Amino acid sequence: MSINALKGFKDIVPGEVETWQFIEKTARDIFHRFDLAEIKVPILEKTDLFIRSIGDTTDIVEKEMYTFIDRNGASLTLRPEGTASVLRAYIENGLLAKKTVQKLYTIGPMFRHERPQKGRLRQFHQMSVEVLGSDHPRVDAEMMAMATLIMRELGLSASLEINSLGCPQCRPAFNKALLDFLHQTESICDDCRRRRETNPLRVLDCKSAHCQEQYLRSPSILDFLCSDCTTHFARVKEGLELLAIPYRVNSFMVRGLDYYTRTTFELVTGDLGAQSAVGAGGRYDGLVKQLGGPDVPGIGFAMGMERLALLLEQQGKTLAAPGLDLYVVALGSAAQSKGFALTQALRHAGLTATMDYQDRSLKNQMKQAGKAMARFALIMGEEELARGEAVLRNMESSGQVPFVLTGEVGTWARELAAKVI
RNA sequence: GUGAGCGUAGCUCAGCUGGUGGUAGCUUCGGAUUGUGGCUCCGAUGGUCGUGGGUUCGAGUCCCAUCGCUCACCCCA
Repeated sequence: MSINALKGFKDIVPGEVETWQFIEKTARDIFHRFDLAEIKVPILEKTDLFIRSIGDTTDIVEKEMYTFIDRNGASLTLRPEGTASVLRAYIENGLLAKKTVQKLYTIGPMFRHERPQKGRLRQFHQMSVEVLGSDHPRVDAEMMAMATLIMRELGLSASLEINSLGCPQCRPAFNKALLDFLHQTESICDDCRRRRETNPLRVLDCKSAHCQEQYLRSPSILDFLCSDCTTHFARVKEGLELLAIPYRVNSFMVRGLDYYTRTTFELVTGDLGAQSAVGAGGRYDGLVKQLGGPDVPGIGFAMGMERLALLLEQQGKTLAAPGLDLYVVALGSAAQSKGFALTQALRHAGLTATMDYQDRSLKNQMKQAGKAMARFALIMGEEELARGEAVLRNMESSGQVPFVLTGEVGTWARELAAKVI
């Protein structure tokens, strides 16, 4: 029996990886246009970091973390999300002292022990952005502008939904009003009854049409915001309007992590099966302090790479692997030896080049060259080699010209590079 | 954690109410008169029918178990 990958862990094979590279390249380019700096952080952290940041009653912490005890007896966890690690690194490296507003991005794998389904894996990948040190509403709008631009440059569409969850000053009053309402509303589904006790906010996110009808009369968080939060939310919306970014306020939108305050947002689409979010984020103003750092506000968002790749694939926007510049076709052992040296020299000269080592016939080497999508083939046969020549064939036009071999292979390679590029 | 569907070649799949695994398509490899790719034609490689039991004269097909995959619930990127 061969060994297979773990459930929910996927290989990204040639043919797929090109799409991933396209996504990553597009995103990195946009991140740099927004003056973000990349930060690379470990994927393994002390378990406490995630418990303290994500919240000990969230689903992620309660049942989805890859947690184990290492050889020293310490409890470690494969990160289920990126923010906690980046904030830990921000605090630990004293990045506040280097720049009062730090704009960071990171790209990498996350791990959650859930049952896999379409658009959801146990190891999945996110590109995430964290901006620490500013609570300006324009930063919030800028986050959404960035996420929207990434979608646009990938050629994808999704709608932006926004909400405000208030702050520790105004949220308790809403929670109470919501609980009161939910206890007065009787005809709600069993799931909602259960959620009402564990996470009342989440009840509003119920997918049952009947429940949604009831909740139309539920208290809205937006009516309970304190004046600072109200002003902040208004200015976020104003920012989006200044940037001409379409959005929809969804006061039922909640997030799965405890640390969010004020602005939250999601980029949603109907093309991902049961999953709807391609990207999501929000503000987390007390979190850095809560993790033992300075009292600086923060906001961030993440986009799911698998989900983006899935959307691109569904729209037929997959990318072909880049072809070769030149395929060296050599016949006979003398030519093969020269060809071997020439192929390496071509790479020194900056070309993408390869050759066949299986001693195939000319016809089959040409087939290989065609399959490799080579733009040119250099045919070195025994006859030509004896005359100090080879044949340079343009694989697209099928035109071919003699190529005179003078001097060393390094010289040939530079001359070929000049002709081919 | 719960539920449903599906496991036949590297991939996509035929295989009827049980009666010998398909000249199947794609891929891979080779060939179509001496040394020229793509198109076409020909040929070859490739399978313990997921695994283990059971029923039967006989199981890819029916039954049970098990493993795996997929989708959905929960939740989320």
